Amino acid sequence: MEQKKDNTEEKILNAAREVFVHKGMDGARMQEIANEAGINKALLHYYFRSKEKLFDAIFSKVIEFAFPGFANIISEETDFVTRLGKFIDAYFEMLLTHPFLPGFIIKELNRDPSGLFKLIAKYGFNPDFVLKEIEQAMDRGEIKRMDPRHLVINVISMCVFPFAVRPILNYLIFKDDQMAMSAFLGERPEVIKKFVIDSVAIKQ
Amino acid sequence: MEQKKDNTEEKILNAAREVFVHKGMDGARMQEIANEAGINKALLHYYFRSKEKLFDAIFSKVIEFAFPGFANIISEETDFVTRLGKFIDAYFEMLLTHPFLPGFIIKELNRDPSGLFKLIAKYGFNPDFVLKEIEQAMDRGEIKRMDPRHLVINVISMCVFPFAVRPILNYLIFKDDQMAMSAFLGERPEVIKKFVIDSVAIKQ
DNA sequence: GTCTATATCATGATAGAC
DNA sequence: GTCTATCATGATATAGAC
Repeated sequence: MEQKKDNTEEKILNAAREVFVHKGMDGARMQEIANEAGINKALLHYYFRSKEKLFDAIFSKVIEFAFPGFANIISEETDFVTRLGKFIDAYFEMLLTHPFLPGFIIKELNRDPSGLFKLIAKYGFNPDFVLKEIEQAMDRGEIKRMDPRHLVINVISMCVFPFAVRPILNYLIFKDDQMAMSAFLGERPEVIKKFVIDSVAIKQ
Repeated sequence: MEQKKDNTEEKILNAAREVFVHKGMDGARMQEIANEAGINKALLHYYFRSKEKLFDAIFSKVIEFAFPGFANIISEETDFVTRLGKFIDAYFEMLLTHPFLPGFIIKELNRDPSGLFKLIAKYGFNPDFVLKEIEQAMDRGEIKRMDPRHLVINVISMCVFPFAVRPILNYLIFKDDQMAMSAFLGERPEVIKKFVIDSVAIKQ
């Protein structure tokens, strides 16, 4: 029974994640989640009392996954450029295996940001130490001086944005050639690293 | 009567744009649009036969507005860096006056991209000439050689992404200080220009 | 053109048998 | 725990009076 329950709950969570990530809270239907999980609607409400509770369960898992411990890379004891490169690589690995997360998070963020705020508060995530690390690298003369907030946002933007507008890129640039787009996205980590480093490097 | 009709249709379109942009197709309610326009639901259906038709009318106007003639800036007869700067300035002016468009477009793009594809086809928009212009600038030695597709996406990403994740920035970095965030976004055009130029400039 | 009233339908949620 | 059947609500859409 325990076994059965865990199994069903897992099936529901997987199905719900699939549907919610692609359709969003507003667009998702409990019927579709039930179908995807191979059960009926009533059982959904038995495990999770309401659509909102089910959504919250999924959303927190997704956020936990997408706002990850990459931050610890920033704290490593190497030069800043090395840490930046490792961060971009790690972030891209996540994005390439979960390309729909950016669109989903942006959608829900603009619908109702309160859920995300609660999670940020709960996990105590704070970007200040990242900004501190960047400033220290500037103090040490490893990179050019600039507002570290802009630097962080520039890097995250170049990593995440292409995934958020994937369908446009697919249509407008790659004419529905999935292989071409995958190859393009796969080479972006190196491109971004070079682009950023060329910009912030101290010229000799 | 003509006057009356135009006036009402305009009120509907304004109300619908407001509601659709903030809530999206799935989240918007015809009742809310009617309230916002100061009329009743039945009149909405008199002017636009269905919610979908009303949405399409709004969506095409928004796309027409957000995928604008900035492209002609790229064709001007000046050096590439100047044109790039003018493009970023023009694009940011649009974004600052319509900060919710990126979130809206990303949401609808991931819900159903077919509408956007039809519009792109209808207006015959094609990014190839932009890529050509960039390649010519590289041939002339104005900027470093790199894949022009990556360069375009880098620039657009850094411009648009912060608006798409506005609520996070607001909460995580600016602690709900709207003035601070506005000031930050206002200085981004210059920051991005410098960031890009420092990266692609030919070193002497 | 604009309104009130209503039809129609889809969806989230519950009741109750097994 | 899982199912079938059903409720209750809210949404789009239409009918028809003015």
